[in-house]
Amino acid sequence: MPGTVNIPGEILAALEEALKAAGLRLTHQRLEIYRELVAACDHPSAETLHQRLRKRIPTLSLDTVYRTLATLAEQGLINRVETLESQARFEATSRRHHHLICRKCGKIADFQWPDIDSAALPQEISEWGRIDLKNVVIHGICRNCLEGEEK
Amino acid sequence: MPGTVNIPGEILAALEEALKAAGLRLTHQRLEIYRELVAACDHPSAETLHQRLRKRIPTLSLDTVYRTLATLAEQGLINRVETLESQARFEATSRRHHHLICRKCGKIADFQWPDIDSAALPQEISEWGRIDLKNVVIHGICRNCLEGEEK
DNA sequence: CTTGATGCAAATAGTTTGCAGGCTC
DNA sequence: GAGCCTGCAAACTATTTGCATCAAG
Repeated sequence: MPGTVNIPGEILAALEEALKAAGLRLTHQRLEIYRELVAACDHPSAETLHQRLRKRIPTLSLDTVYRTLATLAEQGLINRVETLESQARFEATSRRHHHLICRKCGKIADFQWPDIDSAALPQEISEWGRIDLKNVVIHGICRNCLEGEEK
Repeated sequence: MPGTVNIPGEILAALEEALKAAGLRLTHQRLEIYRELVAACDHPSAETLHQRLRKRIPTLSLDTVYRTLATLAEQGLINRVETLESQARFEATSRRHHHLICRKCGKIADFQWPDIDSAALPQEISEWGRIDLKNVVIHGICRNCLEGEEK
């Protein structure tokens, strides 16, 4: 099917179900934005996503991308990724993972770290409140940028 | 000394030294902004910091706060904190710690987790590039906000 | 059909920048 | 005194919002 990103059917089903449960409509735009984000592995910004989608859907507006990302995030279907940049970046929700961020080129990579996922938190934290999510963010310089430095 | 935040002398010495080493001037504004941030324990935004400082220094402009924060961050004296908010937040650089973020009120708390600081990273990461910093961010709801929910 | 979703354009929020005068070294 | 720093105002970037129209259910 040219002009459309191919992703597993059960993921689309999850979108449909989540939207329906929330009383929201499954529109062409929402479907394609979600598809694109599921297929992307580089944690794109709204702007980047918009540029990619425009090739397929020339009439898609940037503000719809923003609105849709907000909606999908509310439903827990996607996540906003914390970075030090001014642009927000997004990823489709998937299995537990953490982030490697290159402080030179800004690329974000995922990695698994089961030891941490199962590690017990320090005692003091239980007093703070309810914990929902534990995320590790590693900053450094990726191999590609290191080569460019050539000090 | 009323009208000024009191912080340890050696910390101010570090500021002076770092600025001098970088060929930068120690101005009244830089000194007070740094002082305020060292004394703050709530990871304030530029805006918040500006409001606090204005009580003591009515002529201080917001853009100087922004410029100074950028300068101090370049020198490694302070850090930008990663959040999901649109406003950037800052903290004075201190001993290794991690963050607890309340997704309801946005408050950020620090905590220590030595086990993680010394834990070995998964193998795969060494291939990615050079690691500089390993940060844990925990999202949840703080005790205070939990009480407010009263479900 | 009915109402929520979209596209357009204009408004905001947060942050950055150019310039002229002021203050540190 | 020389040049970096500051304050002011204006520019910018990322994101949000109002409104008329469109399309999903």
